[in-house]
Amino acid sequence: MFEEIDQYVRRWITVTPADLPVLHSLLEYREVPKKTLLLQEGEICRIEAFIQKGCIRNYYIDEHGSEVTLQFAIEDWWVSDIASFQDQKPSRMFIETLEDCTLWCLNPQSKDRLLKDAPCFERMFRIMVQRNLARLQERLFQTITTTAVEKYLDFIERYPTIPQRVAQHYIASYLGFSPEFLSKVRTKLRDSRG
Amino acid sequence: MFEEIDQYVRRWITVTPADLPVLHSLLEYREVPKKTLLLQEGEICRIEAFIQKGCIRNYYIDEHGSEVTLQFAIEDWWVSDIASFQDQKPSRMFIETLEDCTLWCLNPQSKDRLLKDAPCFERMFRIMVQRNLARLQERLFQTITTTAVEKYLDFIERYPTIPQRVAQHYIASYLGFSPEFLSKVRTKLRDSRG
DNA sequence: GATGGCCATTGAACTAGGACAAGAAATGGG
DNA sequence: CCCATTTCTTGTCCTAGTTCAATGGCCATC
Repeated sequence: MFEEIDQYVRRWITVTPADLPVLHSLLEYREVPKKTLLLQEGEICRIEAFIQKGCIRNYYIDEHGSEVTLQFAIEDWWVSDIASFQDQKPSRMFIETLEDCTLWCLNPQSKDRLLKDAPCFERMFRIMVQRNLARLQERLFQTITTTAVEKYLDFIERYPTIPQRVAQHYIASYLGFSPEFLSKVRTKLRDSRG
Repeated sequence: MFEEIDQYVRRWITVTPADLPVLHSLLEYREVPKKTLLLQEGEICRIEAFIQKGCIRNYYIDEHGSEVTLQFAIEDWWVSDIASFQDQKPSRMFIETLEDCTLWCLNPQSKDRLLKDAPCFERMFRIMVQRNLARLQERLFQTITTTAVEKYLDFIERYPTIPQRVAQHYIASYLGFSPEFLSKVRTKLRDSRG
């Protein structure tokens, strides 16, 4: 039941026997059907969730109504709008399940409790956020400097399982270009490779 | 001497009387002249520095030799390559002083010591990184969705003091376009406003 | 007061990617 | 199994931003 999340925890920090039960007692199990919004723009984020099964994306919508996918999250990832969650202020993001999901959820109260009762998790969350930040720094750099072809090739190399799980236009919105253009990029690659 | 950093700490966490002296004893004071590289690509980052005075940027260089500025940091900000620092692995970044600086520095050992002896700082660093992450998420979204004019206007509104302190082509490299184009954007704005 | 090196500006020609439109292919719910 | 809807493809035209090159301003230094 808790194998996946326990393994995740142990990957980042060393825990005493007392710590994991504290976590387990605070996690709330949820099953969520696909196409469900876990968070909408304007709402305050009350969820920080570990994905046991399924696929989720979070995205923004700009003033012209087009979407930018910030992240795809699958098994063994956490999803949240961390800024909205931490400060309990309105979010700019949407979080949507792309498949039926099973989640382990924290809310602001239970996360608070967790960090009080098992402070070692403070370190885990710090390291998680640091990795996230480092990844996003790289991605910003890549977004600015590379071409569409390079971005796409890097994406399928880095996240080889995602294209099989999500619709192509979501990938376009992650990469920052139009669905039509992604399609053209793909035919170009197909033609040049055979 | 420690006023600025103490105030910074108190903005994010509540400390006991014992905590700040621990921090003070571990910080190393450094004066660094302008145009100094604190970190170069390929090196392992050994510094996490609080800027007491001065201006610093960190940037990447892509395979064609052009620079992308990830961040300008001024008084009351921290600079580091957090991924390289945490894992002691080679960095992809450059960190360069743009003005003469006075810094309070941690290295991997002293930061470790700090987090052991005054664990409340674990929380401070987590919250710092979270804010950084949230800001970068916004920026990625903006980079993808907005025009050069919008990016520039947002920049000067958000960081009004930076344009007076750094050369214009650094700002272009932050915004993700060529120096020539930034110049054109500025004349366009100038003409349309008077 | 001259000189050299950076920096910003301007212009012209070019290109990556977008917007729009129309059709084809897949998917899924009844 | 069929129809409706979503998703993907292809083509044409268009624009935001790039690259390259030339010019001139602004220092710092001797």
